[in-house]
Amino acid sequence: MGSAIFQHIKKFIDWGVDDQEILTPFLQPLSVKKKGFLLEQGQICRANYFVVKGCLRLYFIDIKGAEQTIQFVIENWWITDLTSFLFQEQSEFYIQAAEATEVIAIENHRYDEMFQKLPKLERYFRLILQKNHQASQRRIKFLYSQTAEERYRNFNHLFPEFVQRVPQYMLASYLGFTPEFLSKIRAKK
Amino acid sequence: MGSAIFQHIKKFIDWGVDDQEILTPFLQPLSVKKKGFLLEQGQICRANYFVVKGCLRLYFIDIKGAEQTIQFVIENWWITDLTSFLFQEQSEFYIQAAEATEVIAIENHRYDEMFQKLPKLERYFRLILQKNHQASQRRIKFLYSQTAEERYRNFNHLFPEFVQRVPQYMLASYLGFTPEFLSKIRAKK
DNA sequence: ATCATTTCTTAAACTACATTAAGTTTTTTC
DNA sequence: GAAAAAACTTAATGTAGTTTAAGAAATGAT
Repeated sequence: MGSAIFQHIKKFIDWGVDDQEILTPFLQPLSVKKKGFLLEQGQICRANYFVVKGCLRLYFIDIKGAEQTIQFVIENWWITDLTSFLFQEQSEFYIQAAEATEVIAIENHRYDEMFQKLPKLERYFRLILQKNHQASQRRIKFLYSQTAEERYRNFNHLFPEFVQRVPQYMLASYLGFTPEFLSKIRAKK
Repeated sequence: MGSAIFQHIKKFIDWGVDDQEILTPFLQPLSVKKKGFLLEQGQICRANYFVVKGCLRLYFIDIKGAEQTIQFVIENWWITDLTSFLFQEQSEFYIQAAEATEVIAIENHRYDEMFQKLPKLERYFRLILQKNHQASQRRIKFLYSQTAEERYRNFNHLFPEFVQRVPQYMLASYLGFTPEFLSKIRAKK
């Protein structure tokens, strides 16, 4: 159980079998069906989720009722609504499976305890959060840098396999425009 | 020296005088004049910066030659171009003082060593990065949620003092529109 | 296999915001 | 404190992307 996560941890910190034994009881494997939810608006985010297999997205519903995708995650990435998770406040977000997905959950009520028992995870999560922060800086720059059409072509060029994995309307909302406009762009060439 | 930073660390982790003595040699206080740069495009980002007093912004220059502000930081926040800082690659960003600013720098070539000598800082920086990640999630949601005018009114309502601290053209680029449009909004009411 | 649902496309009318360019006000510098 | 530079305003014109609405295609359920 949890071998994917251990493999991942090993890439970042010194990690042995004894550590594994301590961590295991904190890990809870879960399956989510395509379109299933790990979190819905108004709920309190219970866990931090590690994707073993599949694809999740974090989105919210804007004033006009449209879904806006903040983030996609695939294998070996973590996802949560940090504010809701850490402070156990009602979330404004949904976390939904874009395809059938297996995750490992670490629940809030044992999060602090986990760090107490395994302080070396402080370093692992610092490094993970650094990667997240890099991704956010890149993403914000990306959103500001180009026109909608350029963003689509650029993204399509960088991640052609990923574009095939998710419905176009999700991609459109991630790239910051409407599905109709995406159709228009695609028709052009 | 560095008392502001020690005060800040104490809010997050258990911290004593002995720790302070170990950390001090890694800290380098710097002053930056208004409009001065801690980082320019094409350079390698040397340090992670903690703002003691003042205000910095992270921006880049887009294809059309316009400045786009990614992030503002004020007292008690950290800022760096993480990708350039960690991997010592050329940066695509500028870090500029929006007003006369005092910072404490921790340089890249001693960053790993610092964590070795003071492993408890892993936790401090994990918590800081969590806050950053929360801020990024909020920011991306904010950019998607509202029209340009709503974003301005909202931001102005939430941070009225801050709006006074920076030139309008910086604020406009942070909020994702042109200075001309900001003038138009302000004239309206 | 068939029906229902979800996703994608097309096209016309519309609008929020950008661009350009000139003038005004504020801030900085010596 | 005068001159230069930087920041802000105004207004006309332009356009990238939205909205609406209806039909076509793909996917899923039984």
